[in-house]
Amino acid sequence: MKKIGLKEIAEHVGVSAALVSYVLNGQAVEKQVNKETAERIELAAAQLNYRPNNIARSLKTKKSHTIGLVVADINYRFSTGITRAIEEEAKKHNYTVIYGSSNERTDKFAELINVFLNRRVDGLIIVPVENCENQILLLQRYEIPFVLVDRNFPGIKTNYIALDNFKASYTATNYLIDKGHKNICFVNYETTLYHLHERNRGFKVALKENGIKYKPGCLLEIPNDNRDEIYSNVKIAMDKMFKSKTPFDALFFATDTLASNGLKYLNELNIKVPDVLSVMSFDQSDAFELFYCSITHSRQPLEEMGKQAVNTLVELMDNMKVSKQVSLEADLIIGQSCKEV
Amino acid sequence: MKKIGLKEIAEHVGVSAALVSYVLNGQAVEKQVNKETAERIELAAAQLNYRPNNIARSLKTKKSHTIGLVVADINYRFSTGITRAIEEEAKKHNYTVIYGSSNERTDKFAELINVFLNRRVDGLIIVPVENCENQILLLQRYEIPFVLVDRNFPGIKTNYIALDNFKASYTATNYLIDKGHKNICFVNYETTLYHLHERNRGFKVALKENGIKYKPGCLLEIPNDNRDEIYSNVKIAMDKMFKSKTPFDALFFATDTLASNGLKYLNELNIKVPDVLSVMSFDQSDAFELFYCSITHSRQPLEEMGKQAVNTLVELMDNMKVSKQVSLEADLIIGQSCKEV
DNA sequence: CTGAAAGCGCTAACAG
DNA sequence: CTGTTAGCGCTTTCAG
Repeated sequence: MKKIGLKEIAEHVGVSAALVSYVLNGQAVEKQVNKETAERIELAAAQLNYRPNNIARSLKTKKSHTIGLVVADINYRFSTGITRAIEEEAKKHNYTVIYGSSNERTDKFAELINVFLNRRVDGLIIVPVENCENQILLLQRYEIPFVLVDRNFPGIKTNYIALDNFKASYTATNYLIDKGHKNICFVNYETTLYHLHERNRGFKVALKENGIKYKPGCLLEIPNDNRDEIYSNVKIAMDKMFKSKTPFDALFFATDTLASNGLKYLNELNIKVPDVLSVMSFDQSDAFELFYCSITHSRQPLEEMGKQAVNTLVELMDNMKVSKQVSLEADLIIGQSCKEV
Repeated sequence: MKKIGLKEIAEHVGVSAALVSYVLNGQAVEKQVNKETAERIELAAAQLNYRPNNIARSLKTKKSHTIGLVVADINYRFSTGITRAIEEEAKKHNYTVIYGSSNERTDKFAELINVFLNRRVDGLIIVPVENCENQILLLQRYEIPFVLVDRNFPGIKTNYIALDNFKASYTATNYLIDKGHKNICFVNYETTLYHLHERNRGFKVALKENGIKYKPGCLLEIPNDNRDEIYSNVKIAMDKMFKSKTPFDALFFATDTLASNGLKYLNELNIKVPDVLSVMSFDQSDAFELFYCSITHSRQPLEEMGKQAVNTLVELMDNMKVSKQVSLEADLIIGQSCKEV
């Protein structure tokens, strides 16, 4: 099976490669190609099973029509959701996405970006990890089009599509307070990531505005150095909470992963939700599906995020002058995990 | 920021582009490049921030060092698992993977493969969907290196890495029978996919060998045309089961998605596992995590599958003569969802 | 040890 | 309306 290129089909039809290129790129009318020759070219291409060589085309046009997507961890539900949304939207714009997971590690993150740039992606959509500010600055220096998703750095001016984490957390906390909870324990990672700090802040401000004093023990910070130790770290933290003087009556988890680990432990301890403890989560984990009660949570609009990320990037790739910082609203999905007290 | 190519660094150092190419590709010794010039080249490349253009390289070498991965549905735990494994192994071989999800649809499947081929992937790793036999045959005709994963077609001789589905199902069924179950209901999709039929067969043979007669009602086939209707379809099927004369005491789900939908319904009906009904599953869903009892299931060796798929493909890409049909063994993971009767 | 030169397959002026 | 031409950035003979 010999391979068919523009040249082969040109010979076959008895025209030049240029004509074939025009026709096969839909510029037949624009370039005023004879209707009949155009048809013969189309036909020959179909018959000979012509397959355009996008690599050659990319080399020439300096556009790979590929966007690189760096997510934090393929195992997050967030990642699969956003990936799906991005892929779908990218396809509409005729972009292929190549994708990689940093596993929340700075070194892997840098490596991925490097691979993508060598492959000459036209742009990047990035869920940044901790301590990757330098990488981001580098991208700016090289004038690589990129947009951050989900997370951003307040100290660096970039395009990003994120959630209004402060507000989402604030709203969710208020919901708990409205239910009568006065002793809410917020469970977050120990992290430097801004979006997670914003969730802390939303929590604290809501308490304050309701005249509830913030007790030190009511913010649990779970170490996150090792993905395999989350469960045991959550256990340790929750044990501490149970032993504290404060009689906590609600748990608010800052991520779905934390929530699912926390709920697992509650199951183990046979502590009933919401009878003994109300539970609130950020985002939904697949694991909630089979929990005995539906979990009230703050839902991120993944599809919207993905869509806007792609659209922003596409604009950027045409014209480096776009500047877009988007904070989307979360939806509070009411389940049965918070009781009235 | 002007871009740096081989030529630029060649000029900078005062040598030819060829030399630079040799050095930067690690052929410095092989091509007997002067040690000192080599160093100057390396240095210049670093200083000027040289970034190889893989597109140009690919055009020349006719190797994209990319493999295309087609999974069935990004939302399956199987998909993320296998993707991760494949990525990891591919990186060891210096391949990038570009990836797409067919969403179990034949048209999307064909389209994905087409995109990948136009991008000149060096090979494909494919989880085929129903009725895609023609696509597969086409790949063979074009002599595109590919390996099937998870699923294969008995009528087409291809390379594949799959599970010994018959045996896994047979073993799991025997486990239930050993526990004293005589009225087991097997829940599978209504499908033409061979690997799922093998699971049916394993179930039936196990029954037969144990002298349990196969009653028609004990195989539930769930329509799978619409991913959004699975839950209601599972409900309908299970209702039928509850109404049948046979007093079923065990449910064996052929996939984790079916199992998690089934368990959800059991929750809704407040039917206790394993007290009222024992439950067995194929593979584990994230949703099992928060179910009140751990689910006994047949576990596929995803990492191994991914690894072997990549390795087989790599061999294939060097030498079209490889022929490998692998059936891996599942592990039966014992939980608390099956009681002794 | 090093350089010149010929493309890979396609696009896009430009010239007829 | 159509063909010629000059590369895109890199690899790789083949000569020196």
